[in-house]
Amino acid sequence: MRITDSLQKEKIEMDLDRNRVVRMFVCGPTVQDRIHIGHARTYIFFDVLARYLRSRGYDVFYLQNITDVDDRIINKSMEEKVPPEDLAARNLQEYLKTLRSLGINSVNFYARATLFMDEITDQVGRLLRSGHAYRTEDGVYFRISSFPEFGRLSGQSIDSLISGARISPNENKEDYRDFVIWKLRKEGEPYWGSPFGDGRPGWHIEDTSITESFFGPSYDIHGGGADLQFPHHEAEIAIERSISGRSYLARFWIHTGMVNIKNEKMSKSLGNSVTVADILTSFSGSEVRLAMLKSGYRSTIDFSFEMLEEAKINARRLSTMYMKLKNSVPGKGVDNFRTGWIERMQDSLEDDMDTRGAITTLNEFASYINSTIDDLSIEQRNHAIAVLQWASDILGIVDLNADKGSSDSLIESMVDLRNQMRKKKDFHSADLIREKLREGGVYIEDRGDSTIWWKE
RNA sequence: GGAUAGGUGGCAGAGUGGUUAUGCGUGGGACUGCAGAUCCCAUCUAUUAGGGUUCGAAUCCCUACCUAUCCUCCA
Repeated sequence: MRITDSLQKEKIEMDLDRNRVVRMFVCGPTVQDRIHIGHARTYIFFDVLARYLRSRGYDVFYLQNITDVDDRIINKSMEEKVPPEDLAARNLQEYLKTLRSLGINSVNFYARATLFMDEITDQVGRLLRSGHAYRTEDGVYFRISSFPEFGRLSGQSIDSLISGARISPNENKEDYRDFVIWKLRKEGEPYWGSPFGDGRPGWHIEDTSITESFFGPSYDIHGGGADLQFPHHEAEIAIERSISGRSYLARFWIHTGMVNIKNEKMSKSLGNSVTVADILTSFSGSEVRLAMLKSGYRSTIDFSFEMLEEAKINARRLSTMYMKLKNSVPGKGVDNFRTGWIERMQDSLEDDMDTRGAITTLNEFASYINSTIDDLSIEQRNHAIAVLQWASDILGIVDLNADKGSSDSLIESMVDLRNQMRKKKDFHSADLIREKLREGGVYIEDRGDSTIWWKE
């Protein structure tokens, strides 16, 4: 597959090895609060990437970190007067629940930073010994001058950062561009012991410690939101490569575009977030996924509820078709039946994970199947079902819940009763039954002599 | 100021030199006892502006304008 690599800044062949584990790391959230649709967009995309690679025979280990100690968590815990670890634990559970609702199921391990303190302090120690870091009164800092390539990923030259300075200079630092990797303990804050004093880790070194524990000094894919390129991913590169001496940290860097709302980036600090939990009260995980995957993963999405409504209608078209394929009577067969839909969708994903291209194909497929559906043979029907199954397995944008349960005999008899009424031209009673079924979430559709039904 | 992506119909969003994107919306039709679902036809006569290259430009080049993200909170 070809993928746009943020470091090389062009579309390159992603030559992964099917005989080895593909190591993929994606930056997870700081569990300070509930996640918003911007987070969801990123995690949905990487979920699809992992699912797709696995479907092509790659053994993907998908690792995601969880930042569960951080300034913002501490501040919030003081506001709410709950211990920071409780706040983090609560939000982590919320987060995992939200991901499940979004159908995100490809992550092998969620690594909480606080469980990797030994690895973190070990990395800090190694950086100190090798001269890539130094101690000050308030912590340990990474010495940016020791890593000349700093800024390459984000296209910032190390010198141009001077003019863009907007942080207040820290008296303790040798160079204002240096970033903290260990913060010494402050009163009332959580801390861990270390050879260089009690304290807690800086953000960037959490991720390098976690990835080094699982993957070693380099790995295959590093993903995250585009806003993390600078400084976070630059710092990760600087830390780990300074330690390892290797020429790279990750072989492929993939960044997802931002979700804006009213032409402005959605973020906590701007107070314009729409949380996923709120959205999920009105839209299913598949619908949210479809809305996000309809845009290229690198483009900015301008979020609106209209786009969700549109995705809902689109998703329903697909799931309704599945119900019909499952529940109606097959026909005699269509001549020159068109196949190759899955291959076309795979071709789209092979080309820089073009999910929108795959969805376009799926919509063309839907038009074709819907216009031939009454004539499809059993085999053709199964072929169509397999296409929808693929869309469900890889993209996660089709709800396939047409299988009827054992408690559905009541519905069957109501449908039968209604058809008896219809034969007697007692349409009033027939419509009443239809109305009652609808209230129970059951859709029915008269097709000639027979009637099919499905649950929402 | 620097870096990076863009500016396409009512909306979202493809197309990287020559044929309908696709979806949503809107109008009409078919089907139906009526619905619903679905299909068909149409509509929107789309390419930020101005130059240039070319037989031919949304696509290549130049100029201008505009937007978003990043430049030490961020997915």
